[in-house]
Amino acid sequence: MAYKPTDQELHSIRRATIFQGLTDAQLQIILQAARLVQVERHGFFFHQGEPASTFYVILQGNVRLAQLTPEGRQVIMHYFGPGSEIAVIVVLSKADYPVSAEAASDAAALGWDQQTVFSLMEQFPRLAINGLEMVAGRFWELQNRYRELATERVEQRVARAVVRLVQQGNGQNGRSTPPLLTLSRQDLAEMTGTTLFTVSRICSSWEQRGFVEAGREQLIIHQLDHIIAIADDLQPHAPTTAEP
Amino acid sequence: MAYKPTDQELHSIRRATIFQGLTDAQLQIILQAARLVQVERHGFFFHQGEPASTFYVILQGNVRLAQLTPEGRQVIMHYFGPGSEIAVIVVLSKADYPVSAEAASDAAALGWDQQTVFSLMEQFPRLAINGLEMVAGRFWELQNRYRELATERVEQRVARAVVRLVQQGNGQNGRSTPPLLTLSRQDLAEMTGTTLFTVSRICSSWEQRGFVEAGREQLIIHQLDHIIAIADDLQPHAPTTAEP
DNA sequence: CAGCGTCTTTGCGCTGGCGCAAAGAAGAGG
DNA sequence: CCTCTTCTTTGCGCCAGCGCAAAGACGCTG
Repeated sequence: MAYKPTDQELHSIRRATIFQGLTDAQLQIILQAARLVQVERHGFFFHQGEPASTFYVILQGNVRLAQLTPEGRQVIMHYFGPGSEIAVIVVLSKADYPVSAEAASDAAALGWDQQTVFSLMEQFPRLAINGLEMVAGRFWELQNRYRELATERVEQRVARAVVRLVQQGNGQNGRSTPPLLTLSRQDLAEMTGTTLFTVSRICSSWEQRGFVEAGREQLIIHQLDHIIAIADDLQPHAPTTAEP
Repeated sequence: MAYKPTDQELHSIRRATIFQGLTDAQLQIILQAARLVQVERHGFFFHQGEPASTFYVILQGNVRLAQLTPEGRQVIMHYFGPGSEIAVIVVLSKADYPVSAEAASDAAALGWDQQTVFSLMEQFPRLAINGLEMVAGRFWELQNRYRELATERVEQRVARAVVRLVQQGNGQNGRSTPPLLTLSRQDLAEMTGTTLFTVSRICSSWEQRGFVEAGREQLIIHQLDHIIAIADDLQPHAPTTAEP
């Protein structure tokens, strides 16, 4: 308990929607009640099906929220970075975690157990209000993604996923350096409901046109505006096979 | 205000998850605060983008919650019948309706505005608890549907949609008569992210094998167990084109 | 630096499902 | 009863994207 976050981490915490509108003093009290949880790459914060006991806010690293299909395929529901909240919804009810939370890189998070969350919410109603709004926001986003999956073609969905990741500030995102995402083609495929092959082809095509630079488990976005254009379908359709 | 529901309607209300665990007396008070809203076929309870002002519980008819894509395609997020709650999530925050609610048949519902909901929840905390659990439940279901859409093939998804509708008791579902759904192929297509043509072919195929009986804007399910088998992929894949 | 495991690329063939068009059915209304 | 509208079926052609296989590329470890 009572972990002292670094300045860098504090900055992440301040960005978290759940803590908006709280004074420094209030935030201090809340942080006192947290415990630090560290998970190394490929470790899990929790598994799908376990009773939801803890609410997390990420300090460092990326966390992949994924569901496993009965046939063993993975579907990534969310890909979160520092300052993101995990298990907001489920901790407010007495349900089980519907997904597994895997560290995509070495990760650290602050954790509050259900009991603590409830008592903090009583103490600081603003937390409860923020929580409800986050729930609505998450639901809204999932609905949009559902709609996209139902109606849009693969390239567009991949573009959307990339834009989302960049804009929510995943990966090193220095002011002057181009945004860099650290994830495998497989990850992107599982986020967009396609195969790693198709993602690979799309990335190659983008690279040939100079929009991105593709590397092993990373993607450097050089022309985000073009990717956004593809995401919004303002773009003539690109061939999946490379042109002569 | 103070609408007296019929016995039939009261039965629907009692089934609503949001009202579980309340005494008759408490329920009476809650019902007193409601107003009756009637909408005829193709009318709307509310439109996507309007500020979420009212929470509804359906008394009669079916209601289609749909999102419109920028290109004008519809995606049906939910298809609800009597006893279902609408806008649970959104009324707890101050967001806009993310979907439109259209009456698929002449429909009636009880409505409480946001203000009233909050004050009732204060009076009967059980309402708030039920509300939170419903939110978690809805989220859980949407996530599952998202996963299915990302991984399963069309026939399987259509089967799932049918099973879901039957089990949640949409459409006339007399004890001794086979379950009957009242929706168009187009509806089914928009619920499963496909086209009405493909749904039509699937229905024909099922009809030839005697699982269902297909009619204009209706579907009579004769062998639900077979449909369930398809939904759970325990079935050899069916050809979409009719066999010789 | 050689060997190994993991991740990525690319070619090739195939098919599930889309899209269109045209021709039925089934109600609704006059 | 006929007409009009809406919903459905079915044939046909086509293509986006899947699946596999084989060959790189990268990074780690001994």
